[in-house]
Amino acid sequence: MEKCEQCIVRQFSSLKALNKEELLKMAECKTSYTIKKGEPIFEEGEVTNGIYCVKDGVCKLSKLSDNGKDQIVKLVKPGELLGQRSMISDEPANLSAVALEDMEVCFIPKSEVMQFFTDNNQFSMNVMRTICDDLKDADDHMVNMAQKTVRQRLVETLIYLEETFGKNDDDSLRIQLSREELAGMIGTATESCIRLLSELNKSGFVELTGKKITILDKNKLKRFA
Amino acid sequence: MEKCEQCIVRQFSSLKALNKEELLKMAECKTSYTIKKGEPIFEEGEVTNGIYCVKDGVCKLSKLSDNGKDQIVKLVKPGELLGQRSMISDEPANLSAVALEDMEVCFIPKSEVMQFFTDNNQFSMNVMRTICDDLKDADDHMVNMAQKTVRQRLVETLIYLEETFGKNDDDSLRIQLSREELAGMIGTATESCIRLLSELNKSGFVELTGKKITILDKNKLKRFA
DNA sequence: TACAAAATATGATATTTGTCATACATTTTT
DNA sequence: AAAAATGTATGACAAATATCATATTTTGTA
Repeated sequence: MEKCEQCIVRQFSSLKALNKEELLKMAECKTSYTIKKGEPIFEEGEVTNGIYCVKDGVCKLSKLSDNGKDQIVKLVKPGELLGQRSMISDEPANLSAVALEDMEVCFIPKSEVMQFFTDNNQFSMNVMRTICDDLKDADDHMVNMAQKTVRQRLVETLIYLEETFGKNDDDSLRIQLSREELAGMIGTATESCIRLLSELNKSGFVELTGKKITILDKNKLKRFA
Repeated sequence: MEKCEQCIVRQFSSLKALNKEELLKMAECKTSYTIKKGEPIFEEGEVTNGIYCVKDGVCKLSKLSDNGKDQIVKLVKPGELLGQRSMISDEPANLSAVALEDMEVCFIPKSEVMQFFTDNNQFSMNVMRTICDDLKDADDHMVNMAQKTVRQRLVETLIYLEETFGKNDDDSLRIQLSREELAGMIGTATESCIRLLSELNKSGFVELTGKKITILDKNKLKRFA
């Protein structure tokens, strides 16, 4: 059984409020999983009964729309928690979580987390703040979806991806999304996404090399959108 | 000074967890306001330093987008609280709150609410659940904005308005929104909104009489969208 | 009441975006 | 290595939506 004390999730998430004793209790009841790229951690409608700590790898949170398309609501990176909202609302998951890369996660059962919740005020305050941040992001995201063009959303998404997940040595985006997934983030048809990427490529704002996307001049790109 | 005990907000919001003593404390420090239709309760970017209880009247929560249009994120009705997220995140308001009807609200200073927060576990749990509900709604709303057509969003919004705010004696929607505001809810240009309403009118799904909108057959309308 | 201002409505048109077909490239499987 | 499957790219076209212009109606107010 691995200790939780040095874990990246402990350092960056609401769990930083837990003391040594609580961390030991958590280490005892946690279950570690390896999730392969493309596999789900949980699916929309599933009863999760706990939260997941993302130790390594990025996943997408998405929801299937009536039109059959999968809208990506959020990307989650190492150090973050998954499933807090469902746990607190005591509801099945509203979103599916699917690995975009090979992942390492730990599952903490609900009973354990709720214990921390009542015993440790700082922890519950941290969770509350995290959810408030998510709510703000969701509201802003909604306004963008409603008011911005597909081109603007594509450009902003590319910049977000670079700033949030970083670049490879060759300056290409570190995170690898298929065109379909990228379209699912910006809320458009895959073909439209491909076409607009092509256009950005021809105009010299980005470079496309196979699956790799490289932003050539971030500021020019921003101004263009 | 009015008592809070019988207030509609106390009955329906997170405040239902407060005991008599806490309610008395709250009644002492609250400030009551009358807000006229069209006036703001607070504006985006403003430091609110507390929460508002909506005793009467409906207001819109909206955000100004880069393109100069105001996107309505949520409508808030009597019995609900305003400004919880900003208070918890300790940030200026992310959204503007503007009265759609004459309103009665009470302001409770942050210091007071935070006291309840630490002293009354049930209250903080209620607030947390409310924010979780808001987050789920926001995520779903975002998916709709990204994936549904303007016509679908208009139809769903009309049905939402009827189901949430009810009908007048003549069956028209009780809540009065200008065409511009309705467009701001569904995320489209005012002209597009007017045109689609016209179309629904000509097709016999709704009836337009001046500002009044009447849904003629909700089920047929749903199926149409 | 009459006037000005604002809101609603509609036409004409441009632009954006989606859909379907098909080609090409890459990856996976056999 | 060949074949199949999947992902990416592009053209042609249709549909949805935005924009601009201009009536028409409603509302607020002098």
